[in-house]
Amino acid sequence: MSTSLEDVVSLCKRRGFIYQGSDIYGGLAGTWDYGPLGTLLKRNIVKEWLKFFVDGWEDMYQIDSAILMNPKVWQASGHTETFNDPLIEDIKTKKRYRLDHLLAENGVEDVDKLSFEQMVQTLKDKNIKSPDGNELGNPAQFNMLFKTSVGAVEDDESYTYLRGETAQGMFTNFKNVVDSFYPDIPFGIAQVGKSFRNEISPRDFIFRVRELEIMEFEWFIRPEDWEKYFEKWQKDMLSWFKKLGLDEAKIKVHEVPEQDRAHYSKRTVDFYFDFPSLGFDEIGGLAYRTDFDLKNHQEKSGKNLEYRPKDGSKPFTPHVIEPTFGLDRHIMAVLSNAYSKDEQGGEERVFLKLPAHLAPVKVAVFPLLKNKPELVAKAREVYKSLQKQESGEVMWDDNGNIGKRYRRQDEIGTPQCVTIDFQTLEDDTVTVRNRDTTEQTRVKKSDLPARLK
RNA sequence: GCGAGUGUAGUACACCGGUAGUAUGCCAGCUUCCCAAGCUGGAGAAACGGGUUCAAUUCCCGUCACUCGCACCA
Repeated sequence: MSTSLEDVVSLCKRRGFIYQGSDIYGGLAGTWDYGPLGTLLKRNIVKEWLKFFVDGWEDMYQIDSAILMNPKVWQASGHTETFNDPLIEDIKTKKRYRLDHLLAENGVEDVDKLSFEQMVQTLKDKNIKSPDGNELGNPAQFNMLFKTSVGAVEDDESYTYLRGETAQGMFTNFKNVVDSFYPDIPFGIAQVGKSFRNEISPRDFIFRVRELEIMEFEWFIRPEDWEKYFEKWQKDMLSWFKKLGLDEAKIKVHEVPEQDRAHYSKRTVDFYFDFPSLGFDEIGGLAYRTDFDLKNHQEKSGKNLEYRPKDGSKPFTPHVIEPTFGLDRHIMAVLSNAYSKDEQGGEERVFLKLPAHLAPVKVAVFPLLKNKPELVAKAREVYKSLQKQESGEVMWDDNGNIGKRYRRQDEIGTPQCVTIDFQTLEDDTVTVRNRDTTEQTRVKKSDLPARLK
């Protein structure tokens, strides 16, 4: 039996990785809450990502920009325009169509240059029917951006949007970062944070959600270098997925054809992961955004966003390569990839084969018996000293019997468990048990930290 | 957003127009107990709201959530 998404979802809930958002009130579609273990897993993935793409790079700057931004940002970026899908409904079949697509199919030229009102007028003038020949209802604008009100009084002037992507924070801070650090080109601005999209239908656990977390960076380059860096980052992105421990056979690279690309992109490559139940779908992407964003912000803000080379050559607007990583989808991929079953003593065992560097709990410590104070005291001692070295990713468990504790740790992917028994009291050795093989070895207590690596 | 389906302990499932049962997990205790052992005890559920009815978890309607198809996914 292969793993289904339901298996993963139910383990996530049962073991405290991920819960339905607003659970006790019946939920809110497209929102999920990370429990203690999910939060640790997320933290570890972000930590690794920063280590891989940001830290130790002289020319990479991490920022943390505001979720609320001046609405002009979203006009400049094109999101208030193109994030808007004009939808129209066939009155009879209730099927929905994109108004702009419908017009184009009916021979209207330059549809993308028409405003919403103009599209509606054209539709009426040409008396266009649905593809099934039925009358159409009233077209409506569907905007993916969440509108929100700023300040005490709600009026037309007071609204803005929750950011639909983190990227704009990097573009609006381009000048600030350049002025503070004078980086040599090429250089990058990175960010990890939440974005909000009013998806029509959130689906598939944390795959398509209304509140999502993205790790990404904008890599600013000379226009003539774009192909070179596109190749470089594509290669690095593949190494990253390997670093996460994802099976190579479950990763696919997909060249996005022109008609499917975002309005700002000249070339896009998507990375697909083979999710349980869903099959191959997007986990990250790499886009060449040209100078679309900086140019537009320059025009709309009236500020000079050109880069001045240090050799005194002609200033220019940098182009951008953008590697982007869906954090929630990473978590779903890592958990699905790790979900394993085998047989132990004639019984089925479920365990998470997480890479040690991602596991939310690195090591668990048990006293063999909890009603023997001398065992418990010794075990507490080991627990405390390990906790110091593993910065909190150590778990204590003295409940039930030893077999149950091993199974519990298996299910949350703890790579190793340490058990303190009567022999420990005599010779200071402990048992270290391996998650994947269930094998045990006796180890000197003093050698522990090293042995756990 | 449309169409169809589902909604019962943490999880996975039963049953029922007369207030819910199983498995497993969980908690406490006993047990020199190393792979979900055993024994004893315990906590824990009808998504929310309305209607029909003497009585609704059960039938009907609405809302919400989830699943599957369609559309959407900048």
